[in-house]
Amino acid sequence: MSRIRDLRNEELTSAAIRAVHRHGYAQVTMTDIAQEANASAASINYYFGTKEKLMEATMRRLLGLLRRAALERLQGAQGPRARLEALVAANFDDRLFVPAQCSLWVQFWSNAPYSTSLARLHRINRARVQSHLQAELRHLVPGAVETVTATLQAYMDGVWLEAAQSGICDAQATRREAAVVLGRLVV
Amino acid sequence: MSRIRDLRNEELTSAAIRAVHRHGYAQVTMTDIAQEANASAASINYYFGTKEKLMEATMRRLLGLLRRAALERLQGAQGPRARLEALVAANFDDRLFVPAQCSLWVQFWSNAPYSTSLARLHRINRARVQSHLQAELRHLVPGAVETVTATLQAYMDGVWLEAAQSGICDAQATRREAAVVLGRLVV
DNA sequence: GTAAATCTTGTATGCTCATACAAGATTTCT
DNA sequence: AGAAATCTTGTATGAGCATACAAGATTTAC
Repeated sequence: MSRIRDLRNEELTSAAIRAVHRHGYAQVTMTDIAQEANASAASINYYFGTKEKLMEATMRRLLGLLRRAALERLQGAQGPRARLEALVAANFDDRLFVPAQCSLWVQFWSNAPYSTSLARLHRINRARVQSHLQAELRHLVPGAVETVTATLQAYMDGVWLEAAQSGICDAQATRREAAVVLGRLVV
Repeated sequence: MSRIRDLRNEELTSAAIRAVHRHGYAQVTMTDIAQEANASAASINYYFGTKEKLMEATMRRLLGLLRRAALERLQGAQGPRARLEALVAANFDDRLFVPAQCSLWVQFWSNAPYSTSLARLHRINRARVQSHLQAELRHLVPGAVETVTATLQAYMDGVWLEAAQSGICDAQATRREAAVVLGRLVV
């Protein structure tokens, strides 16, 4: 991959995030995205081929952020409880949990059932998060692994949904709040 | 209001639910909706004026279902705990928690920030649910009313989100599961 | 320096869509 | 029955959109 190609990839997906945040997934146009990147709609097509491929790349970028945040936080975590907290905190990492990305996240997921590429990404991501959570919860709540896993996933999704609505993403406060919830939920 | 107007209102909003479920909020067209109702796009316009007004009416219909389910279930509920359970169960009522409506619910909310009418409905609905939950939680978890209210709302939203993704809505099982979660969360 | 490769863009194309409109069908009222 | 009100639809309109394309600009390679 050439250097410039990587640069444009980053610039354009990042512009896509801002444009979708501003206009909404249902209404955003290639021109909107191009303007956000100070480029032309045609050049986006040159790099990505189609709008859908651009969206897929954009989502991939967000998923990469989440994965990296989770791995980083798992590094310093000793024991199941700390690892569980790390996983949950990663979901609300400073680099991830910001208004534009919240907005995108929720809109992409709600449109996933209608796009095979987004559906695929959703499935993969969800399975990964789920298996990470389960691995820790087996040690912590042996009798209720399934229930607590599903509850935590629903809780985190719900927090994203509300954040997207309100436009307010106080990552630090949300991590604190999530820790309190964990305290109530996991013994 | 004439009788026929009420009939069409019901037929068309109900067709809108099916059409959005099938095609997605971002892609559904007036023609899709009309076909689902065995009518013409023009007649939808006659009754609702614009697509956006149709969507608003459709959402209003779903919100009405939720309100009615909650009121009904509150009737037979004695004491804060039972009332809390009634509120949560109402969210997963048989008449509400079905695939097409899940799908719509999530898509409408994720698009709410970009539509003043949907945003309004979202705000009102959320505030109503929140105040109902809080009223009961004040008696049950006096020290953590805010946290548990927010957690429950996020949890319920998250369950809807996942149901919309998977297309699976086992209302009864979900109510049971929610009751278990309540047991973990509320002392 | 210059040719090739890579990148960028303005414009054209063809399509889809929401909505307007006017004419016709049906129902209601008397 | 006949007139008026209400409802329905086919078609027209005009806007907006993703994408294709070809020409030109820039960068890279040697």
